[in-house]
Amino acid sequence: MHDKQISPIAAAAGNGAGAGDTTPSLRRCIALLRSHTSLPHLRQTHAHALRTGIPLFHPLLAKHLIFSLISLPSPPLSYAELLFSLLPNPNIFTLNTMIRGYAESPHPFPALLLHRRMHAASLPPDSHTYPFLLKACARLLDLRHGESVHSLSVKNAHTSSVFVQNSLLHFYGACGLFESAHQVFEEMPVRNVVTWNSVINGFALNGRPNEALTLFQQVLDEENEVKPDGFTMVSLLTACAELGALALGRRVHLYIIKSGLYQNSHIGNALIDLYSKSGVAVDACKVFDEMPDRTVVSWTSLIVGLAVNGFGKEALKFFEEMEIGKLKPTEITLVGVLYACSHCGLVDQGFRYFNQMKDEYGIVPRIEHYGCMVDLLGRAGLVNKAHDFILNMPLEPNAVIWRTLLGACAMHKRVGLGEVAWSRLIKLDPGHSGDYVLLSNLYAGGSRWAEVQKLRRSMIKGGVKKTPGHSLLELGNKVYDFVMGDRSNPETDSIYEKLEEIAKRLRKEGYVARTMNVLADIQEEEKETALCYHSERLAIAFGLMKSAPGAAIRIVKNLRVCEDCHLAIKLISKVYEREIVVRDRSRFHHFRDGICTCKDYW
DNA sequence: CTAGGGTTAG
Repeated sequence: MHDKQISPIAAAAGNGAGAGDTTPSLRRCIALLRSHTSLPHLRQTHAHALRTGIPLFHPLLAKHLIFSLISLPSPPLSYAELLFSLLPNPNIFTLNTMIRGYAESPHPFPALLLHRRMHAASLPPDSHTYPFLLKACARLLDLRHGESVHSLSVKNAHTSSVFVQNSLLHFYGACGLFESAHQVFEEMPVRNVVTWNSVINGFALNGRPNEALTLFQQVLDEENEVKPDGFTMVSLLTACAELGALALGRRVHLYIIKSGLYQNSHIGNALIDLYSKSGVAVDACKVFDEMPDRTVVSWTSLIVGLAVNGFGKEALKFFEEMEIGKLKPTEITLVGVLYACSHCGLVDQGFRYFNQMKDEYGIVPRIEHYGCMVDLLGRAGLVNKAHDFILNMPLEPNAVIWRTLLGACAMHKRVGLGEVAWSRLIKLDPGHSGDYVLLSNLYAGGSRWAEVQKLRRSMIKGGVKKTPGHSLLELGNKVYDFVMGDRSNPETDSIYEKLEEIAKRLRKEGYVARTMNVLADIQEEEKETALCYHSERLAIAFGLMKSAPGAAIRIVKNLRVCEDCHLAIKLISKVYEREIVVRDRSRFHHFRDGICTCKDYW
């Protein structure tokens, strides 16, 4: 049987390839296959064929196997089920290997199908199966399936394996259930470094860096063999970056240097990201310069980091340097490059990069790249061109694309086109509160109050809730969270007094609140108050109260800064002689002496 | 055959 390698697909196509070398045993198998009408019989025949030396996917055999399979009363339709059916003796080893393959592949879903098939075939998983299954569940964020795997492992008494426990930790962390993760953690008798990393990462991913850092302290304190490694550091840095917790991040950086982990390129990349996301591009560059092994990710992180901080030109310079170094950019690098162009108004240059993506770098533009181009045109005020660009895209425009256009319309007060984008958005992503806010601002900018009211009513009717804005401020070792109207901070009264004082000083500078963007469900005189209490104002007031004179104030906000706050913060930076850095949903604003690095273009 | 890490348009 010295067959040339012929793909199973060719075999399934049934063109008779390889038919010339039929042997008696193969002919017998095929005859058997045709006479059987149940899965076990098919498997037996397949096993018999393999025993006589016929390859697993011999074209003729595969063709008849598949034919017999799809002729069964209830044919297995998914690829995983087909494979499962084809296995002559599906034992737990082969199955685990297959589940692992799927769990690590770009499409992990068949791993779960195989699990169902195992269950149906009464083949119980062993202690090796759960980590693979949980990995697939974590990657698919399939909470229900993961929980059922958990209870199954309990039922089968397989939870004593530290591998299973660590996988459970990772799964719960990835799905955002850090309470469940923590519970598993608490019940573990033996913990290794992976255990600690999984639970730390679980907190870090869920915006709880304080808990992550407390656990880190615990690992250091506990008199055991567990030593934090590179994975631990990346988790901690990611947590700090997420919240812009610069001081905490710097402490982790010190530990990294002390423990000799600084040569790890993953850590270097995480540090670049931390400093970029904390608004200190200089330090990001410094880390980059000192890195012994720079990968594409390092370059990409720096390019994106510089771009969001308003250093578009510098970002592009690094990209050119990367090209000279013959390092091949990834699609994410190009997102960064286009992003840099759009935030600096470099329309022509952006188009040059976009047009040569495929020929020059071998990267086929994805929807993200098209999104950047819509943003590039829209920001520059070429709103009609942006619309034409969308209509001529080879990809189906998604909600983000239309949202970008709506944002550009709101920025440039183009009601008609904004309504076109809106009509797509309510079909593609109904109930997205940010879209209501954008359209409302667009109407309000044109003083179309009747439409604003109408929109407001449909928002209430549809149960669409505005995402509450909140701002984070790091002071000392703590990250404070401010929400509009929230009075849970024990110093609320003095914060509001401070706001009064700020308002007085700003008015002396000639500041008049721009109330038009406030959703019009409140009275005119209340609008100004509402603006004053936007979460970033509370955070800034608190920062002014609590930090040393002249110290920079860093804020991270979950939404975009409104026009009014942007103006007010510019003035605050001048009047109080403070550098104020605000990380927005979309970029950085560095306020100093009454101006912002975004040049009012954001 | 078993577990964990970095960059992604608004």
